Amino acid sequence: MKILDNMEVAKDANLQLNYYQKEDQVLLAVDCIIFGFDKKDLKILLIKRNFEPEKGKWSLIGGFLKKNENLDQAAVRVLKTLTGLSDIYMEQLYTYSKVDRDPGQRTISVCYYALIDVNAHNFDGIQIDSASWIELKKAPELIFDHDEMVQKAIARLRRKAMTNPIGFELLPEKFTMRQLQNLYESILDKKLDKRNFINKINSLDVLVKLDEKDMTVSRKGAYLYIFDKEKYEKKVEEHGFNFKI
Amino acid sequence: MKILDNMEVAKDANLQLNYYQKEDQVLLAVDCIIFGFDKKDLKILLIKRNFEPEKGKWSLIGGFLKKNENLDQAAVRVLKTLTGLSDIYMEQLYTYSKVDRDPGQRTISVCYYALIDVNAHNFDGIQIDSASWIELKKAPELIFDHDEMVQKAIARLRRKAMTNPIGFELLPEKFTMRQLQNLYESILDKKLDKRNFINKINSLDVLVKLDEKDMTVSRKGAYLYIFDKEKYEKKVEEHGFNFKI
DNA sequence: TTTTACAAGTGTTTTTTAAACACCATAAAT
DNA sequence: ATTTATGGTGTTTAAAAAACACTTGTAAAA
Repeated sequence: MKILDNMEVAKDANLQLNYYQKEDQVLLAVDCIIFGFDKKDLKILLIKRNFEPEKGKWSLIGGFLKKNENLDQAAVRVLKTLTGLSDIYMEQLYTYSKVDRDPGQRTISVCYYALIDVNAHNFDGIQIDSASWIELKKAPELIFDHDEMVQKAIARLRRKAMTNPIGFELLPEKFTMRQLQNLYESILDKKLDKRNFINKINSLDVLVKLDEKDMTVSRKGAYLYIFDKEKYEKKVEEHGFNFKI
Repeated sequence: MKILDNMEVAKDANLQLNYYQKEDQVLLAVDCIIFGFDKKDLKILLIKRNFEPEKGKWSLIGGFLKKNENLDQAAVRVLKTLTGLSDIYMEQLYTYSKVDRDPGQRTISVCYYALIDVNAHNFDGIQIDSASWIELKKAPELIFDHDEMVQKAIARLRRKAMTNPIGFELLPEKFTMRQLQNLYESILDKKLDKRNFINKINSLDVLVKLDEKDMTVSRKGAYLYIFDKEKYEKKVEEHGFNFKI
């Protein structure tokens, strides 16, 4: 790391070992937006704070970075602590640093978002009883700058889902075309044409249609599909394929 | 901020004021990729370290976050210290946190990138004499994880320039169509068709063609254009216009 | 058993956007 | 007057996106 203010100090290599010590240290938090998709609705997992300040208000889950881990690891740890889940899609979003964003102490927060199939997991492992899945559109006001974080996460999810096959992370392994379309309609917050959607998905040629139907959804039943990840990755590697909806 | 590991502690509001103190603090660096465009080449501003460790090696510019500023302000300060320039387009890119990324001390780096019109400014203000503009394609190996940062910045610039009018930040106020095309060819690293490019740009309808020519570039001279920022913003606001090349 | 209700499934046409493509204009230098 | 170097300009074709409506299968109700 280069320290402009300390150029003259830096020139003396003897001072190298302790020349970082003049600099301010800060607390580094990791906050996490957890997206879930339940039937027709995009939801986020929120907790109601049971401690001051802002006790009783809704917030994202979070934790602090520890000395012996990197941020990705911290985000995974935070998520596991809350939900008991591992192997979840997570991605770093943005770092928030307003001086007074946390009234408790100067804290910088690195924000992550995660995509979870709500129904595939039982959440017995949830260690915070005040955690709830809340419809994105009905979400309450959140503490600090967490609303801003959620807005950015939605924008990122929207862009990313259009150009990468991350939507499947929110669905069960087997899903119907209608579920997939509902998911995209929720993410994009607009209606899509059924036939155009199916044509588009089929043209991507990365789903496998099963001989199995989901009979819970209609009298006729709807065919189930799975995302063929290996086929997708092979297409990307061999032909520079671009997933684009 | 919510501290999962400390839920039981947190329930006691009396401990609130010092309950952050159990957490590790870290140094937060700000590193900056400065893009410039010079005639036909995309360049980045690099410095040769004149102090240990990694003395003599090339690196991005950077500094440390101070207690009384947020990250955007720190990035602006770092840039101004190096170049003397203000009012520069800057955007946060990503936060790097590998445990051993800086051998000096555990340091997390929040990375920014900046877009500068190389020729519009004289760099007398440069306070580091070892700073140089280096062609992106000829850039040397950089210290720590700086190469990774540059790669991510290029990817971001590529995406962003295709969907937002940020390219103009790299050009003089008045520019020729060919300059604009050269810029996009540099950013995308591929040749574009001259006529298709002009048709596309004109269809966006956000440039103003001046009655003035740049005579330095050819016998015939090339018309100069300016980006009409107000028109652009009005179109975005009133018609949900999307800049897209 | 027939009817009804409900969501699933399925192709074609039209419109828009992207891509391919080649020649003339200008002015300075010789 | 000729050469030279770069600027400037439209049309045609191909591909992608958007608009659009009816039939099918099944279970429950009549």
